[in-house]
Amino acid sequence: MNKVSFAADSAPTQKQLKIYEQVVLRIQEMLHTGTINVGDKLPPERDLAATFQVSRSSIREAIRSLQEKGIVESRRGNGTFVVSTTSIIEPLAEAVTEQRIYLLQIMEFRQAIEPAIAGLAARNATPEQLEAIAAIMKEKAPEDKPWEKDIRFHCAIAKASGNPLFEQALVNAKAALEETRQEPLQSPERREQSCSMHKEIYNAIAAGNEALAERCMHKHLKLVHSMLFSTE
Amino acid sequence: MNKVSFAADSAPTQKQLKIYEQVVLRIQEMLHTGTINVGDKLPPERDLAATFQVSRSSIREAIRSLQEKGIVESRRGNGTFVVSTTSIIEPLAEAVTEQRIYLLQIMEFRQAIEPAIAGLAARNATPEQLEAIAAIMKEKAPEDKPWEKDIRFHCAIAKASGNPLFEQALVNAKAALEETRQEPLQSPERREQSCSMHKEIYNAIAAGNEALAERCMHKHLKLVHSMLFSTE
DNA sequence: CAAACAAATTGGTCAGACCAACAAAAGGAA
DNA sequence: TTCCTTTTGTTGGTCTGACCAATTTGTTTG
Repeated sequence: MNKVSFAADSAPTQKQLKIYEQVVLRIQEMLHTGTINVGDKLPPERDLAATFQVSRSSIREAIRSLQEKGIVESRRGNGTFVVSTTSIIEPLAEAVTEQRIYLLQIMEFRQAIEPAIAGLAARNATPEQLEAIAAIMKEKAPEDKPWEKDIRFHCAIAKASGNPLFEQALVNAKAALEETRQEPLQSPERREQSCSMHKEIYNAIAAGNEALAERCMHKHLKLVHSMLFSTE
Repeated sequence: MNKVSFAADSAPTQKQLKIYEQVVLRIQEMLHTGTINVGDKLPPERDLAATFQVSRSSIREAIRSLQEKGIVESRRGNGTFVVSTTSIIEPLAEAVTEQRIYLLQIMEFRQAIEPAIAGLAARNATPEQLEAIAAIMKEKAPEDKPWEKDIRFHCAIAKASGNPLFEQALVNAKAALEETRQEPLQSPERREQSCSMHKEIYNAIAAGNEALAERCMHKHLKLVHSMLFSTE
């Protein structure tokens, strides 16, 4: 009974999927083909276990996975319901695990969003958020990981923008950056330079000058970019 | 033995967390306090079950959850390892479930990233991706949900940008949009107008004209924005 | 008819078992 | 000794079956 496959594993190079992953795929397929729709109730776990010929534990792990993706929602004593057909996280997670994100792309992305973020922060930042940003600037950068402070600075600004989408986008970029494991090597004088630009950015945000904040951030990222990809 | 709480549920308004959620929190706390670090191996599931005084199933559901968040990674016959201390998805998921994202913020975000996306697509789109975009344009918009086609158009362009970060960002915006359940009411002539702009954008991308693609997308979003928030 | 109660449904949790992949230790051949 | 094979133990993956607890549904009772 405990045979290996019920998914067609035709491709030879494909690794064996875990049972619960196969179940996830089957359920997602049902969603995409319209067998189940948003708002519907999934069959009870015990029924699913019977129809898929797997144990209830596997069904539960599959449901947990789908729930974490924001696709379903379980209500005790009631049932499990579909709340969305599409996962919120697929592309990035895949790209990260497959190491398909490169430093250049991350900088491309940052240059696109961070000026706008700085502008929004200039408009929306609360006093507490300003203080949080200032606190990060005052910190002494740790010897071994000097860029960590830099990252936190930018994330704090994103939080101050007041727009969760921007915040999330920058967090994604941060996660991708950590994944690449490329440690940007900064010379001391350049770190100095970068630090003074941080001050400029902060001042513009604190002053509520949107246009200036955008410009400063743009300039800053241009410098970082050139530091990373300079051919000198 | 099966008592309710081992998490301090002091707040009266707080709902009872499931066991596995409590375990997730505990493990995340260990990460943040540095008890466990990136690269470390987690204790075996059986040990965790013993130390947390819960069943192994609950531990497994917790690990499944952490894995789905990209925090840990399980290797059969070897152990479970920490691959990142921060979740890739938390802020957005929270904001979405708490309905704290507004249409204005979504448009703010789209206006910041989509022109850049269009430019990248103009540079990087493969013939297949171009065809996919064209196919979407050719579709007849469904009577009940005319905006769905529009969303797919923009997402297809994001995919053609070749940068997973942009793709993810737009998917997030899409998810947020679906969550708001605000149905943009379009008059027929405006839909016409929007459609012709889609053609412009597509042509610019197909021609590989980055600057033009950016401009067209910018113009398009400005129109959409005014359609949504016009006071007339 | 409405409120109170009882039963069935369903997700949440537990316990213990066996399988399969992997790693380290043990053993043997060169 | 050195290298390869074998064995053994650890650990995640899966199954089974049981009981708990929230929720819905149907029934009884005032």
